[in-house]
Formats: sequence, C-alpha cells, structure tokens
Amino acid sequence: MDESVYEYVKVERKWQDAWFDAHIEEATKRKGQKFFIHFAYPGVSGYLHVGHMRGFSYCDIIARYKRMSGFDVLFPAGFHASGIPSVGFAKKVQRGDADTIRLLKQNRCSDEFIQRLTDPTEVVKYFSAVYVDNYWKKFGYLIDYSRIMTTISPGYKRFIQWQFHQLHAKHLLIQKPHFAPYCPNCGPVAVDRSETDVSQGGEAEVLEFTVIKFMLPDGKILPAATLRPETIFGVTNMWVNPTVEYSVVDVDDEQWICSSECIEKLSYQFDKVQPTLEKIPGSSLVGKTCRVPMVNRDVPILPGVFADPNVATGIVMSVPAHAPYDWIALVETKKPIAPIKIIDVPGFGENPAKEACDELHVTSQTQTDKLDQATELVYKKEFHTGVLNKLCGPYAGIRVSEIKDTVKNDLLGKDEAAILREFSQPVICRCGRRVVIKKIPDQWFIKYSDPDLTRESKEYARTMAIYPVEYWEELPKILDWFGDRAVIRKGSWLGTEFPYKKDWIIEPISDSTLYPAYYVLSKYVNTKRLPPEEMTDAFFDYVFLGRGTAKNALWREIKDDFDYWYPVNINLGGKEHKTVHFPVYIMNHVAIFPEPKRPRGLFVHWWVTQKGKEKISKSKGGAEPIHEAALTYGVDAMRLYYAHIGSPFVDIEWDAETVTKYKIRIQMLWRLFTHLNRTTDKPDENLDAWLQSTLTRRLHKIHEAYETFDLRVASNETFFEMPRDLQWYVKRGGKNAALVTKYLETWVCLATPITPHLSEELWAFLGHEPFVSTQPFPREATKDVSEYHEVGESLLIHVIDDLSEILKVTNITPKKISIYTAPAWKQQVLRLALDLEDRQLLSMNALMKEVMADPQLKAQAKLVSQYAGKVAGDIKKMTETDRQRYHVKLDEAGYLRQVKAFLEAAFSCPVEVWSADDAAIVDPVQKAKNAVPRRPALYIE
RNA sequence: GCAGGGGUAGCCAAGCUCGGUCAACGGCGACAGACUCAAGAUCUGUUCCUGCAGAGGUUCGGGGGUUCAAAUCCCUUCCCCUGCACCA
Repeated sequence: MDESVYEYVKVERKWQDAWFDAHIEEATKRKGQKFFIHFAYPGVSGYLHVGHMRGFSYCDIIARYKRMSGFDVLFPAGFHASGIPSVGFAKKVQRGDADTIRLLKQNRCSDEFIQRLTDPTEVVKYFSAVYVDNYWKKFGYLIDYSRIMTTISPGYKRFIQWQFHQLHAKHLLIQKPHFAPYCPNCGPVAVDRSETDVSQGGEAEVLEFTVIKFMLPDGKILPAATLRPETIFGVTNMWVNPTVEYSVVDVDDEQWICSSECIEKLSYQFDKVQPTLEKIPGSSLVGKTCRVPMVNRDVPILPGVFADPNVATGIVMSVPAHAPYDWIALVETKKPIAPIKIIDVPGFGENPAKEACDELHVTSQTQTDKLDQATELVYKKEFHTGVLNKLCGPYAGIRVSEIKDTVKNDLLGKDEAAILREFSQPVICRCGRRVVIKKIPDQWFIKYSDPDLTRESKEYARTMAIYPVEYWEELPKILDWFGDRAVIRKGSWLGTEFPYKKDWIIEPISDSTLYPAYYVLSKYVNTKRLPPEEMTDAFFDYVFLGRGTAKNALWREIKDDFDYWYPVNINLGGKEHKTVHFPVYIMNHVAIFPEPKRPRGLFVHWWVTQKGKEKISKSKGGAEPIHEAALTYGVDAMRLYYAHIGSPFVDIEWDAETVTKYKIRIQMLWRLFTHLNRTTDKPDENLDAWLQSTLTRRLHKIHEAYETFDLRVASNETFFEMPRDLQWYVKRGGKNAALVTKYLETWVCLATPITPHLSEELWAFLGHEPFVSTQPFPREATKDVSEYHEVGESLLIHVIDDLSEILKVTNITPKKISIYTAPAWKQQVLRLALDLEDRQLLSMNALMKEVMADPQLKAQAKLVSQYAGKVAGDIKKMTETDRQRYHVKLDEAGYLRQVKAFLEAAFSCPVEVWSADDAAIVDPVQKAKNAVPRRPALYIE
C-alpha cells in the first residue's frame, strides 16, 4: 500500500473481516463487570439513510469504549417487524408503486426478486439482511450478530404472550370503548403522515365535538356540534343551512335532525342508530324555536349558509359574542338579536367576535380565510385569559381553560349532550372510500393510567441515568400524561396474537417494551438449542423472575446469562421515542420486573435533517444511500462526523461538503502519523515533559467525556487537540522517538471507539498485533503532570503571541528581538499576594504590610507599592487554575533562553533574553521596567 | 390545546448547570503566504471595528434588572422548531 494514500475502502473491509472472523463482537462473560447497551431497534420499512447511522454509531462508539474499559459488553440488535411498515412496503410493491420499484432496482433487485417482496415476511427477511450486511457490518459495529432477532419469530411471540399474561395477572389489562379510524371496505386503517393506508388526509387530527341537544317543541332534537361547549350560556339562536335537506334519525331512543352526511358517522359511533325516511328541508326549520339545555331558554332558528352538512351534524349553535362566524351571519340576517357576552377577556370589550371581525375587516360569511383567522384569535385569547362571567350560573368566575371539560361533562351527565369524533380534514382510504371513526365497544388497553404504576415508574425514572438531563426532567411529566393505550387491532398487520381475544393482534408499540430481555434468549434460539416449544410461561417465569424450578440445565444456563447481563445499562434512541417508546419501555419493566432488573439509563439523540431542517424521510428513500456514502466518505469519516459535528442533543443538517472535510481529516491524520520522525531519539527534558503532561491532561478530559457519553468533547480532544499538541511538539523540535511512539500508541487506542478502522491500520503500522479494538483504554497517571513545563510552554506561547501582535500592528520586519523577564522582586510581591489571597486576607493594606517587612523590598518602596496595587487587582480577577499556575516558580529567563533557537527560527532574527535583574542588561529604550511575571517586556528593532 | 427544545460572529456549531480563564472551543468558508509548472491537497498566518508596541472599543434575538463583573442569573418581549398515542 502506498503510505501517503489512505485507502479506506480496503482498510475498512480488511479489518471488518478480521474482527468478525475472530468474533470479537460476541458478548462473553469474562471480566466480571458488564455493560448492556442497545438501540431502539429499527422498524423494517425500507432502506435506511445516513441519518439513521447517527444513533447506531453513537451506540457502537459507547460500546467500544466500554469494551476497552474493562467491561464485558453486550451490544445486540434486532428488528421491529411488527405492525404496518413491512405490510405497507409489500402493498406498495404489489400495486407497482413506481418510486418503490425504482428504489429496489437501484439496489440491484431483480424483477423476480421484487415479486417476492409482495409478501411482508419476505420484506422483513430482505431488509434484515440489508441492515446487517450493508449497514451495520459495513460501519464496523461490534454488534453481537449471533443474537439478531425479529419480533415476528415464534419464540418472540411466546415471549410477548408471556408478557401479556403478566400484565393481565397484575390487572393492567382493561377493556373499554375506543374510537379508531376505520374504512368500511378495508377495516382498520392507520392515519399517519407516511400515508401507508390512506391516499389523502394523513395529517388529519381527530376532533372531539360536543353535540348539544337542543329540543324542538315537537320533541325532536336539533343536535348542534361545537368544540366550545362552555359557550352554551351565550347562545342566541341556531343556524341551519336553508339549502340543505336534513334527515331525521333515531339515535338511542331520541329523534335527531341532522345532515344526511352525518348519519353514517353516527352509525359508527353510537350504539342504536336507525335512519328514518323523514326529510326536513333546512328552510322549513327556519323560524321555529328550540330550547337551550342547561339555561332553559328558547331561541330562534335562523338561516346560515355557512353551516356545512359535511362538518359534524350540520347543525350549528350561534354564539355571536364569541364566534366571528356567528356574528357575521347574524349581521347579514339583519335580525334584531343582541349578542350575549359570557366571557370576560382582557383586551376585548363588549363583543370580542365583532371586534375581531372589525379588526380583520370581515364583512361576509363567505370570507372564510379571514373568519378562520378571527376565530383563532378570539379562541386563543379567551381560552388562556378568559373568565366566565355572571351569566354562567355555577361556573361564573372560572377560567375558560379550567371549566371547558366540566361544562362538557355536566352536559353529558345529564344526557343533554353526546360526543361525536371527526377528522379535521377528509381522510380517504387507498381503496377510495372515505375513512370514518368507529367505536370499538370492548377494546383492550394497557392501563398506563394506573396510579400505582405511574407513581412507581416516576420514582424509578428519577434514579435512572438519562441523557440529556432535560429529558430526565421531562420524563415524569410524560409518565403522568401517558394514558391508557389500546393494545390490539384487527387487520393486516404483523405481530403477536393477543391471548385474550382471538384473531386480534397486539399492536407494535406494546410488543417492544421488554424486548432487550429477549436478546439473552435469541442466542440460544439462533443456534437451535432453544426451540420455541420450550418457551413456556414456566420457562419465562423461571428465567426472568426466578419463579419455579429449572426443567433442565439449559434453563439454568440461560437464567445465569440473564442474571449476568440484565438490566440494560443504556437504551439509545432518537427523539421521536421520547413520548411513546421510552415511557412504555420503563412502565412495562416497572410493572413486570423487580427493581434490580429495570433499565439503568436512556440516551436520546436528535436527528440528521436535510438542508432546511426537513426530516430525512425513510419512506422517500433518504437523501444519501448508506453504502454509497460509505464509499464516498469512508466509514471512519462518517463516524467522526456524527460524533463531532455537534451535540447529540441537537438536530444536525446533513451536508456533503462538511462530511468531505472529515474525510480529509482522516487522510491527514493518516499521513501525519505515518510520516512522523521516529528514528532520531533525542530527548529534550522540558519539551518532553510538556508533551507528557499535556497528554495526561487530555487523557483525563477524554476519559471524563466518555464517562458522561460526551462524544463531542471526546472526539474534539482526540481528533483535533491532540494532533495539534503533537504538531507543536514537532515544530518546537521535539525528537524523542520513544516518546513519540508512545504518544502515537496512546492516540491510536483513544481514537479506536470512533475511528476503529484507521486505528487498527495504525496499530498494525506501529508493529502491533491485532486488535487495538480489544486493547485497554488508556488512563492517565497523575505523576506525569508537570505544571512547571506547562507553564513554561504557555509563557513561550504568550511571548510569541505578543511578538506577533506587535509585528502586526507596527508592520516592521524584526532585525533583533530583546526579551526582558520580570525582576525577582516582582515575583516575590506577586507570591506574597497570592499567599494572602489563598488565606482570603488579600487587601492593599495587608499586602503592603507584608512587603515592607522585607528590608530588600522596602528599599525600593515606591516601585513596589505601585506594582503591589496593580497585582492585588489582577489577582482578584484570576481563576483558581490561574492562581495555581502563578504559584509555580518558573525561571522565566532560563526557560526562554533554552528556546532561543526556536524563537530565532520562527521570527528569522537574533533573539536576546534578559532578566531585568541581570547586571549586564542591554535595554536601550528602557523596556525592562514594564516586565511583570509571565509577561516579559519585549523590544523589537 | 398539552408537553418540550432553540435563537451565539459570513455559515455550521461549542459554551449557559458552577457569572470572571470569552472577542467567545472546533470546523467550514474567505484572505494572505509557503510548497508546486499549474491546479488540488497540505502547511503557516489573518479573518467584529479601530490601532505603526503587545492596546482600546462594540458584540452572543430585542428590552429591562441583579452584580465590582453576564452569552452565562432574574424579569419581560419577539421569532423559529419538535413530539402528542393505535405511526414506529
């Protein structure tokens, strides 16, 4: 190999093959202390992109660090194959989705093979192999590949069923009604942004309308749908659309009048819905009156064309004081009806709706954009700062934000209202049918609202190591907020059968909460030593909970493994997991496992986004395919990029140019380290001690950074600061081959977690046997710190800085440089002052007293007192480390004389070093008097 | 709506927990120099403003406050972003 070119593709390949041949990635129980880390396993929904590699890379870096730090490391991985993604992918292949087919072909899939991918389990199989072979192994991750598993294997399903038996036994499975998106043709559908099931409306939210029952004189109900039930006290009239023909429908023994579009919605959400043949034109309702529940007042029915039959019931109650639509409609009808103001809001007067309309110059019902704007304006203000006024009976004086649900619940309790759920925008199924919301009367839930479970989970989360700390603070609030979760569904999804209801499948969030425990088993499953049939509840009870007895030696062996590896030390996942996966991960562990087996830590990382903060989308194929990126930049460059580009807790923008710079740096490091002069063995006491000391400080900082998983600091010190130290050493003329070699060996070890391939290659270059990946991580030895030499070098750097600045400002070419270090008496005064400060006694008086006690200092009292005044002020501003460094008794002139040759070379002119105390001093322009400790006076000719 | 994150020099991005070492890590870009036939790469230096002696001035979204001292603490205001459940 040409030594000046670092052929990363070959190098990466070579070492990956070597690692996996030697199986250094497999978890073994040898060192007596263990570290269990895993990432939130990925769903199987297509090719991944460079963004996903960020979290995976963090995980491998941490795992490698721990492995080198004396831990047995278990770093397994698996696939979350449950749920909709692989089914969605298979469906796309089936319907010949052009993007999907093109993507597969780009990845060298044959037509024949593509056909196979119409089967979801084939999709899982295919992508599992892609992730392992093309992504994880190509990035050098030391994942224990002998434990790979998926959530749709027979063994895993038994594991999940055991989990649900446990939850059931603990009374954490409950049944109650639930409302879910449903296509009358296709059954349950997922409404989400990826739009796997739906062709339109993936962004839709479910709105919860309160349907308030207004009674007509003939006993029929006019059901007005509203999102603001508390405004019932301000109703002045009703709106029906005069151009619409309404229908009469029997609902739970009542007769409702609503738009015909509404009937279907009602039929999916209410138990007894029976359409009748009776139709009522809107126009014939106009002029009648109906009774407002709760306030028992009769109000007229008026025509309002804005009442949309597609929205909720098609009937609208009118609150002209607080709803801009109602206000404008009322103005247009020219009826002499006075708005009733029921909410007091600072910033608004007698009619907030009118004022908002005036402000936005709304004059007609048809100006829907402006009306929506006005509505939002009024609503937000009223919700946050509004208070119900005296017209609201028992609710008077209470803030809108607090009373909203109370009014609704009171209406519901008196059977004067009902709830109707509806999408905020039309949702269309892939089959073309409009998706509705359907009531499932006896849905099963995991009772995450359980007060004991919530409390215990919160208490436990407090004890966990959670990165970043902001999430540690946020988590208890999320656990409080986290409600019951519907856990089963029926439809074309992959997953485990729910044990208490035939043909229903456990949904994918709920089947991936205890899964790291399964990594202990998967090794035995994959080698066929543990057949699924053997995984009975008794088996799981024994292995995980220590209940019952072992049926055979294998059970004991597996239990030993479990007791060794569990609990998880770090579960690492993207920020999308903050509000769903991590909470249920904790809560299920708390519910089922005793405290010693609950996860010890979480690590949340943010995303890699595309330019403009747009999330890189998995479904769209991703910006930069992984295997191409690996070839273009090199894996080590990408790993370094992820670790160094920013804190793990901010989104980073993928930028090809930036990644290229990291590639160049890897090349540069290779060249730098392979071309170092390691043949001349010429020690230099000062310089060598300085390098050793600096190295020691770096080691300390790097170790600390890794211990808190601060990969940015660790990588910055290793890949930027350390090479710079070494370059300074070389530039200063350092030639101690033994020391340089030792430095290099240390560096290679330090770099290994982040750039393992480069490290292995350098390790071999240095003549060592493989693998550096299994070497111990270097630790500092405090005896190697030499403050004296650090201070000496910093003095030198300071002098160079000052000289440069003078040259820059004066723009002269130096013919000769004179350096004058401070006289001994200044050093003495400074030290006296520092001593006083250490005893917290420093003041001008105290200092002068001390100083005058010395006859030699007293002899030049005037100069001394001038300097002392300045020193006292300076010391007050110093930091602790500054003060410590000033304590070091450095022979400044002596030190600088030793580096004379270096300075002369750097400034290309003769250099003289004088101490202000020198009898023979040459000081033509009287500079020496300005010298102070650590700040020699300078004169350039 | 609920919960959370963020605004730092041309750009990306540290620092903010524990106020002083901060004109503010590091990187990129730009400029100059070295090397080279040249380009690229690499190396050196400069890169807020002013300054012919190592200095001074003005900065960390806006405004106000605490302090000898604030990017860092407090108050207030404007703007941006993210998650929210049957999607993983």
